[in-house]
Amino acid sequence: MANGKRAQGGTARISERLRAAGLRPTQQRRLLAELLFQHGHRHVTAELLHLEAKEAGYPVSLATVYNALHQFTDAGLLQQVIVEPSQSYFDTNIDSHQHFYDEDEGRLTDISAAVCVSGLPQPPKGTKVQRVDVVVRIRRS
Amino acid sequence: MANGKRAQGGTARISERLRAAGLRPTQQRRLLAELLFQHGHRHVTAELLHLEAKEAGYPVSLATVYNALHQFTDAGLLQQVIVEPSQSYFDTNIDSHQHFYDEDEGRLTDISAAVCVSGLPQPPKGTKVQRVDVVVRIRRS
DNA sequence: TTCACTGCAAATGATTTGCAAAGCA
DNA sequence: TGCTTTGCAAATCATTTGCAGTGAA
Repeated sequence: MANGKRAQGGTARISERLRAAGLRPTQQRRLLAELLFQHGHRHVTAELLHLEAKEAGYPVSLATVYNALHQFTDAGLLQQVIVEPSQSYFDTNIDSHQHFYDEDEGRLTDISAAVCVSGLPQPPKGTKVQRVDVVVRIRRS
Repeated sequence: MANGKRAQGGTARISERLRAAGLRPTQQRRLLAELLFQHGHRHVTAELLHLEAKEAGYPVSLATVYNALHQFTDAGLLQQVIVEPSQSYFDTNIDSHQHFYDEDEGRLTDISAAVCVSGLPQPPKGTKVQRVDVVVRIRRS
């Protein structure tokens, strides 16, 4: 259903974006990029994206989904969010931001407010800060 | 809590601590608790603890290590820290605190400074905050 | 004695990889 | 065309589980 019509020029734009990131715009990468980037920011697992591709009538193999997610991440198009020891989430919002994580439902949500972390000490010598992750774990009690 | 006559009567104290947490002080739980709690705060993986037990001349099975770690966590003696999608870390410091995570070496370090997170919005209705995790990812660039 | 706990090995679930076939430049 | 990428299935890796034997109370 998300096929072709939705946003004209979409496919060309997606291809361009992939190419700009140094990735050859193959069919499956285009499809996955479309699912990921055409509808606002998203948080997906490999399994979910795989399912969506299947439902979109264009099945790709799970292995390809994993490969693409990592390639997109390495290319700076995605950010990996680590909240569960057993599953990886990928976030299309690559700006610095924080998350709510619903432990009961396994759902990840962006925190849109400007969160400020103060009082952080200097990192150990010889190292530099790569990223500061803030995860607010919530429960439906 | 870790105060008092720290080193003496270690085994008896460990047994008591386990019992107080509702866990029967079996041989292997005592050993693991000793490795975990007798030498200041620690961050361990199941594999590391398993190795230490073996080196201590008292091998326990990996499955038992996993079971014990989770039982300790459920009993409130440990806290699980999630920084890698592929491996679980357990922290003997159960107070609210933050971590440095060295992505190159896979090493976890407590941040002792008083870190303050401000600007967090209310959690979605129907949920309550369980915990706020802050992980400062560092790299030896 | 009883029942929770342990150990092993097999099961699981997410992720990865090897290699032949297919697609992009 | 040549070199990348895909797809499948088998391989891995950390972790969990089933079940018979062991040990704490």
